[in-house]
Amino acid sequence: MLDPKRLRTELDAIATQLLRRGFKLDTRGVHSLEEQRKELQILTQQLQNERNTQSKGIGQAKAAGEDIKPLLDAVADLGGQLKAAQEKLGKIQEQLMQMLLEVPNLPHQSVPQGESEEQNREERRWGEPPQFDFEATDHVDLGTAKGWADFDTAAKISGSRFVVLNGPLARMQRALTQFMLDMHTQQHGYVETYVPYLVNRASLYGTGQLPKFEEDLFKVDGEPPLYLIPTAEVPLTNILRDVIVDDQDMPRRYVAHTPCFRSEAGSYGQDTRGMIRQHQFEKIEMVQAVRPADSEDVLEQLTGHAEAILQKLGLPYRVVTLCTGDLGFSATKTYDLEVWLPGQGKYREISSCSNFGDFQARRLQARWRNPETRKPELLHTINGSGLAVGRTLVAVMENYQQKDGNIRIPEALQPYMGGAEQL
RNA sequence: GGAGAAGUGGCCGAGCGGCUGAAGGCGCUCCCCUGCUAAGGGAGUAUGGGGUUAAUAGCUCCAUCGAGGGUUCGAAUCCCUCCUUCUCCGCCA
Repeated sequence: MLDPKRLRTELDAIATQLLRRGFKLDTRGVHSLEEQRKELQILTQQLQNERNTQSKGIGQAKAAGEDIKPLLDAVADLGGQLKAAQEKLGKIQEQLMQMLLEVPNLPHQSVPQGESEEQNREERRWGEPPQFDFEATDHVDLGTAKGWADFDTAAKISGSRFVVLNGPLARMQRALTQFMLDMHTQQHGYVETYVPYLVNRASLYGTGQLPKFEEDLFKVDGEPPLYLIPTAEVPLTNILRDVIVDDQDMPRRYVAHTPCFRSEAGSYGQDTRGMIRQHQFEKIEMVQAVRPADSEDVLEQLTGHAEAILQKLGLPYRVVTLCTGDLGFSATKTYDLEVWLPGQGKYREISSCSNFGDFQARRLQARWRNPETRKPELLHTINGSGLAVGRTLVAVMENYQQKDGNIRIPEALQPYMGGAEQL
């Protein structure tokens, strides 16, 4: 959520910045709601003030043994007025809040202008796409040929966009998970965390999935309803909801491995083949809560943590900065890591690392105590995948494939596979 | 699932329908004292919001004692609903 104060005082400047990412802010609507809010809030508070002072007077008069009747008559219709004013104010504030909750974050100045992923800016490449002396196969054919990946059985059990993994491939997914967690906890300073996979609505509001993107989520009926997490970002970031962190406990670094669940509404026909886009997938997520002055540096650092995994696994990739039009709702800046997939002959997203500034923190009321001012201030949140495990599995299969259809195991992963060198 | 108890500031913990935004303690900050350490003395210390303002400075007002309703001129205090935690019983990976 954007700062309501800034929205009030710098409405046009903010609208201009939002236009960069293709969001048209209804400035006239905001302005008129704001005017009404101001008028009603002043009125309401005046009436409350009157009620408070009058009531205090009644209390004192009563204590002094005076006649209260005339005082009671004087406040007779105050209650009705106050109630009416409060109700009106409540409605306006509700409307304002609904509007505010649907306004995306402002893109950082360094984010390139653009409408779609076509305008994303490539920052750097690492590694060379492997050369094969045979025709490269994609992970679906590689996996099904050996019976390691079974999409038909998954379709029977659940439906499309699911997979059953068997034997060595299932084990390699587990190995990748262990490897990534070990890297982040032992080399990068994150605290391994186990979190709920079902979350309440408040948590989803906190990180920005609600109210706008409910159709992307799997909802579990019940009282109250719960939602399957689309990413560990939701539970991890919500650890900090309504918390004031001491300066000495900053920054906070969390890493968790969780399954992620996405309805993939609106992506019909996209990536229907294989494991690229599933309703359920495994992901390692890094979340940091940092001092506001540090967030830009930490985004670079956290992106490096995700890159380190790809480098250790010897997977070629590139880093792109998302353009304004491709930027996620809550992010002010995002780097995507795209891994080379020989089966598709292109780079595909395998990690997304974002700085949210204070956007999530404001929704969450996640704060730290600034030792200089001794006051609580909104902290900044940064997160990134490190990495999407399912897609990493795909990348390893395709980049390490051999002519006979077997798959070599990256050296870094071999200790996690009982020392084996190939599947 | 059944029975009972409880939810107050960073933490612990008092709290009679008005004098309570909230005693007391701990912690923290600043000052004094002390050769160092320990101890001692004094002052300060919730959060969000509105108005005013160049101001995130002052001043002022409002709200908040788990959440939401209600009673009342007035609610931390009374009533209702919900949530959470704890204890006991049942069930269970």
